[in-house]
Amino acid sequence: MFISPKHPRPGDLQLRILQVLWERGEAAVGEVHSVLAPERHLAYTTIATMLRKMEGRGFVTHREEGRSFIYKAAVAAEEVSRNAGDHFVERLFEGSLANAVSHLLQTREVSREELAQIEKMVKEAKRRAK
Amino acid sequence: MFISPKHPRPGDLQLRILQVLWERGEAAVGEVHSVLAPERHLAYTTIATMLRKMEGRGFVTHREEGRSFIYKAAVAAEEVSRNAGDHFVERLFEGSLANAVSHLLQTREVSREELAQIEKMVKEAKRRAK
DNA sequence: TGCAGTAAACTACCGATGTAGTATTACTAG
DNA sequence: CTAGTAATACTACATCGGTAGTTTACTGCA
Repeated sequence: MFISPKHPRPGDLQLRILQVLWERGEAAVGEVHSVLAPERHLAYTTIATMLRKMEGRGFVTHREEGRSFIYKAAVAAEEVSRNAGDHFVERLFEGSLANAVSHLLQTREVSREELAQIEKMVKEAKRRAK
Repeated sequence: MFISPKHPRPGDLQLRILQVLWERGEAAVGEVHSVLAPERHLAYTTIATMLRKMEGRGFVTHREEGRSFIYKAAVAAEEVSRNAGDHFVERLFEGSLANAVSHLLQTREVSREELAQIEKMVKEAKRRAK
């Protein structure tokens, strides 16, 4: 029985691992390791351990292919980022998306293209909410 | 020597405590506790311990007033939420604010008022970025 | 003077994340 | 068939956030 947690909130490394799995669909430990090796100088065993722990938490599942374990994400990228977004907006801005966006816009450099993109999105959301 | 960390990232409870301190300027342990008691059923000692740990991390400072410790936030609300925002956008959306906002808009219910507010903010940001 | 209450210090514990060394297993080449 | 290698399993440990019990110290009242 694969119980994926109701509110998956992986840590930083766990998220990076999940991102690799989302990208490729599935991957062996060594694959994940070689993708992550350049950015973090982690041991192979660290990745293996993390994956095993993540399986315990229901973040991933594995199947065996010969001697190798092929891991696959068991939670959707959507779900994880939605939870993270909820958590972010909730805990810092009392649930007000407007405040959150406002803060993001004010504290970061935003390119004109990004602003245009966001504008378009707001329009679309408006249409959708009609 | 008050070393406030370069990138303060308090946990959930720590953030709530900071929010209380930001609100009131400063507060004794008992005050923080009574504010937080309704929402979390935490022991007084938990708050005291947290505050002591937070002082170790440079999140708060204290002065003694008679027998009481009066705590004060040592990091700005701005700074904390900026860091949280950066981290959020960075780790989930590869640094793309547009993607982050897009995701937030799509996965949450947004009221018309909020949309209008956001629109205004985008316009202002545009003007500012001119 | 002594006792009660309160504040804080100290200590301990749990679970999660992150890290890696060591042991085991099993495939593979000679 | 045996030694080496590659993969996983097991184990351990550090840190951090969160939680709270126990102890100590001080204040104020009876």
